[in-house]
Amino acid sequence: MLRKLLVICGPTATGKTGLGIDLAKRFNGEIISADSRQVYSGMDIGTGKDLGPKSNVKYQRSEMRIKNEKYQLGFYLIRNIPVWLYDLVLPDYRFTVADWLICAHLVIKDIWRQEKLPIIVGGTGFYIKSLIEGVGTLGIKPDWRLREKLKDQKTTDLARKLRRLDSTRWRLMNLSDRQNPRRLIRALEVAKSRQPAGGKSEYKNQKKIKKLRFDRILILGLKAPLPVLYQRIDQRVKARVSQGIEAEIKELLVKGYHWQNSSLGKTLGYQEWRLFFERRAAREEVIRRWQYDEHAYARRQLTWFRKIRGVCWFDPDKKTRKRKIENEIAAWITK
RNA sequence: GCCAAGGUAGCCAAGUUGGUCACGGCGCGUGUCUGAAAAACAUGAGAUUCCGGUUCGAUUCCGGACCUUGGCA
Repeated sequence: MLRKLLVICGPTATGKTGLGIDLAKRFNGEIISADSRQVYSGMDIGTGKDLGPKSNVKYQRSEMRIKNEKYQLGFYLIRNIPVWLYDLVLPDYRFTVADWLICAHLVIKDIWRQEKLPIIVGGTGFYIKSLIEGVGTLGIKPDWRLREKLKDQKTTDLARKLRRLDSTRWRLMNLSDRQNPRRLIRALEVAKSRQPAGGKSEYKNQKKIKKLRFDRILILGLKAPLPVLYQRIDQRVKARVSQGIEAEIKELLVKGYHWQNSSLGKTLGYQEWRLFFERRAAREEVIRRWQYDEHAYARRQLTWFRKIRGVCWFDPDKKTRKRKIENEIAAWITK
């Protein structure tokens, strides 16, 4: 059997998950979320897990295990379709692409084993890229102590350090990245982990993540004109407010997660509420801010997806969409 | 109707004692991406209400029109 992979990408609020589930039903598939925030348990409404009333869906632990048990691998059954890679870790876990990739590989292989079709659904371009193209230095773990140490250094100093330590890497970086502290720190981290006496590109702490081979990949994209997208986003934000985002955040805060020690502080739909909970902004301002942040996020996502070659794009509103997509996939599957 | 304040980009808003047509923020557009990516960066396009006057020169000064806000009637 061919190792096939269906990918559904696109900016937020285009109905990727819904489409994914429709297609999973039609083509005997299972969903794998490629989303850097849906991996956190307890962060449901704000990250857009389509769980419906919480009591209806139960997280089903998987038998699959990864050596050190860092993740709670499992799935939700949504409309009777397994949706994987939600709720892998707690909100204060520092999750990275590599974590996601390890889990994704495991799940994809398991889905293949059942002769089913893995369907990646997600808006995190970097994660999708890591799966399809691979990421070179993925074996080198983050050094959080180093990151903490360099956290407040001036960008120019970081740049100088990198130029001294790894001038090749520096030369390969573009003007934007050379001014980006995060990227500079990561580059330093990689450079420092190079085996002191070692030969060509020998790194310590390196644990290779083997790339998965695919026989066929079909990438579908959902996108609408920006003004339309903004309307959808604004509506969805309001819907999440009425679904009880406020209560969800309150609950997380009670559990001890807060803006600095967890991903609440850097997740859309949560970070904006900080001012509200600190009584420094009104609810309406927070919601407006959230909507704008979400617009900008959608734009950034689009820049990412526009670069991917061979995406079959569809409009989320078109009635004819479903049949066209199904035909596209049917042709691809039997090819 | 009278008095006062004011009219600078889609919104908020600084400023020029008259001189290369103007600070910022939000929004909007575009891009970067090799273990933080819903992160972190880079970058662009937008403006002086209208008419007349003074002046070599007006966004800034004067007059008028129109509009907005507050107060009084």
